[in-house]
Amino acid sequence: MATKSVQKREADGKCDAPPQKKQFGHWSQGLKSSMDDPELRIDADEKIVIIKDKYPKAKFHFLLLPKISIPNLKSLTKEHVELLQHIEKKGKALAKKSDPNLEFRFGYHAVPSMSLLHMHVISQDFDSPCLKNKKHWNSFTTEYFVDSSDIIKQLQERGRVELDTSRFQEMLKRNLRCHVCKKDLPTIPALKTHIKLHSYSKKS
DNA sequence: GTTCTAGAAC
DNA sequence: GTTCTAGAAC
Repeated sequence: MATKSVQKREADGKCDAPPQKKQFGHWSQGLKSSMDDPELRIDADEKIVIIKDKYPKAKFHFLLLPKISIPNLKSLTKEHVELLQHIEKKGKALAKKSDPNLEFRFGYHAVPSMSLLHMHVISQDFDSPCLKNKKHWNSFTTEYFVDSSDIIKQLQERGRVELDTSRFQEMLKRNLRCHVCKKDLPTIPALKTHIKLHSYSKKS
């Protein structure tokens, strides 16, 4: 017998079913169109574009991209140090403007899913309905997330970025662990309940 | 990157 | 029984 299909919508549906604009090319090229999307683009200067992450994983989550097309971290050379310093400086100013008392991190995914080099600016509350799975969590709270300052330091010291790619697969599959107190949590819902107990304010 | 959903886990 | 995860998507 055919039962009525359930209209199952998440209670926190803010992350679901965004208006599907026509995307050209593979999904991994999505940042290219996001850069020009007035809904997402919040600022730009002569060197970079700043957009909101389309699926923010925290209260504040932005992406900063160079206007010149840099594919990934491996493409970086000493010539890019000034550009990356500019990106980090702009990112920190944006964080301060967004909420001066909130903790933020500034960095890059070791193996990003999306093409075009982009620095994440993300508040450390990780309070968002778009944060849904282990990969999301571990990509921002393990060494998979590489601080901008570390990237710049490597470029200055060695002229390129070297990352131990053999460890990344394992990092994303690690057990869920609170980034503040290191407590292990069994599930994503339990983790999300737990991390609400911490303060992410710089002032205490 | 996301959506969808089978079946594991409880 | 429901909750939750993890893999396919041509």
